[in-house]
Amino acid sequence: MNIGEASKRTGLPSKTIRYYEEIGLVSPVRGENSYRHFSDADAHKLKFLGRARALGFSIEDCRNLLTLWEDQSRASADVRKLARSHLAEIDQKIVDLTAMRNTLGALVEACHGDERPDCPI
Amino acid sequence: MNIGEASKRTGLPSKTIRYYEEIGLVSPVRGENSYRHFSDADAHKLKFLGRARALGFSIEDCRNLLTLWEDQSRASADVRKLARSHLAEIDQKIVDLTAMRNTLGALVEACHGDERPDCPI
DNA sequence: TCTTGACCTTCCGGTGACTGGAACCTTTAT
DNA sequence: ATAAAGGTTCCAGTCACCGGAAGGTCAAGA
Repeated sequence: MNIGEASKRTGLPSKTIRYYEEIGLVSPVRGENSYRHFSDADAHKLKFLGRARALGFSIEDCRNLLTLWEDQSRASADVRKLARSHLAEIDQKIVDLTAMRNTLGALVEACHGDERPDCPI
Repeated sequence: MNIGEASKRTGLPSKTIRYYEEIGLVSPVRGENSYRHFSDADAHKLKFLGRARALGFSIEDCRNLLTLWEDQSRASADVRKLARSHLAEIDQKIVDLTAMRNTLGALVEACHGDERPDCPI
């Protein structure tokens, strides 16, 4: 698919996709016309990038995670160590999000939509 | 407390804290010496900012959420609408993170740390 | 008291991750 | 054939910081 279609499928702006190519996160092949051609695997990677970035992972984190996924001939021990640290990071994020969810949820519950300005914190 | 202490307590670099003051996210008072003085409430806000930013919320999201918390004389209906949309956003993030957690967890499980290079995806 | 070192201040320039726009080429539809 | 839509590169700008310079402030020790 061309960049427009890739953009549509992944939700990422074309600009961002071009940037991700520039810094080596994806490597779409080029056609005769010099148009980028994205495989389904490319689209998958881009979608992952979109989600991971929205969750606050750094570009380098993303690069690592993608490599983790792709690298077929890897040293298991190292991979595991890296993966574990990412897992811990993810778990912490989930904890934090859950806490936020609860606090915000309580706020929504407490201020039940009427016009009284006496909602508790 | 001074900025150094605030930095230590919140985990945010002093530079970042000064920047957050510049864009109006916190408003520490100034002493005679022109030093910033942070209250516990300020520190709390900063800590929240740190966590929320790490979870991929935009500065504007953070500004909204902080206002949500602080604004005593608010129009409940509007607040609720905003809070709800944030809740939805948070829930989506949790879903995404959980999915990532599962995938990455599976990878760690599968490649159980020995040197065999035959780990499945 | 004086000094030393840690901490604070502002200011200025740079970086990473995009974003917008100009200028131009290619494909598709009418 | 022409127009619209979508692609390309390149260059400049923005946002959210970060690093460093130049200098003021404060607590501790000789």
